[in-house]
Amino acid sequence: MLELHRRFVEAVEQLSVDEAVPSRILELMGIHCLTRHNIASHLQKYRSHRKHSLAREAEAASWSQRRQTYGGDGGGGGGGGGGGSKNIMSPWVVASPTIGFPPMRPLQHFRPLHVWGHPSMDPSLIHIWPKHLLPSPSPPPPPPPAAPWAHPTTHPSPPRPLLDSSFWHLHYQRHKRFGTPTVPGIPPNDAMYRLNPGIGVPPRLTGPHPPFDFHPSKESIDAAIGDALSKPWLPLPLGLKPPSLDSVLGELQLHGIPKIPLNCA
DNA sequence: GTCCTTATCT
DNA sequence: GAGATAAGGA
Repeated sequence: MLELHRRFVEAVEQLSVDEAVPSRILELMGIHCLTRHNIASHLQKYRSHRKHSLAREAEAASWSQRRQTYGGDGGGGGGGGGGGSKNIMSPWVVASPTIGFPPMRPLQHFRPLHVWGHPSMDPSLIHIWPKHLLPSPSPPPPPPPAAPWAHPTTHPSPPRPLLDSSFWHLHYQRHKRFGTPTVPGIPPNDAMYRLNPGIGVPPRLTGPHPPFDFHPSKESIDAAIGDALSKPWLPLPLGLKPPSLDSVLGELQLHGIPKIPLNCA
């Protein structure tokens, strides 16, 4: 069924999302056991997902812009070492930590309609895909990289499986002590993930607030962003709570790795 | 009558 | 949340 969804997405992308209609999709998919109604229904859900996904990206971009307009002092004081020294700062600066909101650059990587940069669509992207997400049978998943802003001066944690909950838990415990800043208008525990650019979304550097380093140096921000854009990122929770497996899968699903079953009757 | 989209139901 | 179905419009 995952294969069916992949073919569905390929067909939609081929037609362009706006011109994709059930009959044409069905034609391109070449699956005879599906009806036009099946496709129409799936298309409806697909568009709905996409709409929500785009809305979220827009919101992230808007936050980034707002930060640049009102909060962009660029620096702050303290080194990125996660030192935890909480300076007295204006409420706005505290509420919108610089490091959570990169410059507009990541949006250049936003390719919402490209079928998620999947190697099956674009073999040139194969190198940035995690091996376990490649279409062909593959070795076990690589370890998730550490967040550069979490440990700007240190190096990635020991290899852990992507969906190993103990990894998330460790991550959570390690950064818990930094407290729970709040941002007006954004749910406090809105988990943030950094997604693989190969999945077709910008690296998710945006979000409410990293829990661990509120005042990184400009250099550490640039380094973090550069790092993020150059690596095959796996979903990485930066929220205060480790996400459930379901929420990670849900996030992946939003970006083209479906949980949506598409079955032949 | 056919096809698509949207809303609603299961 | 996802698939099926009904309703309305082009």
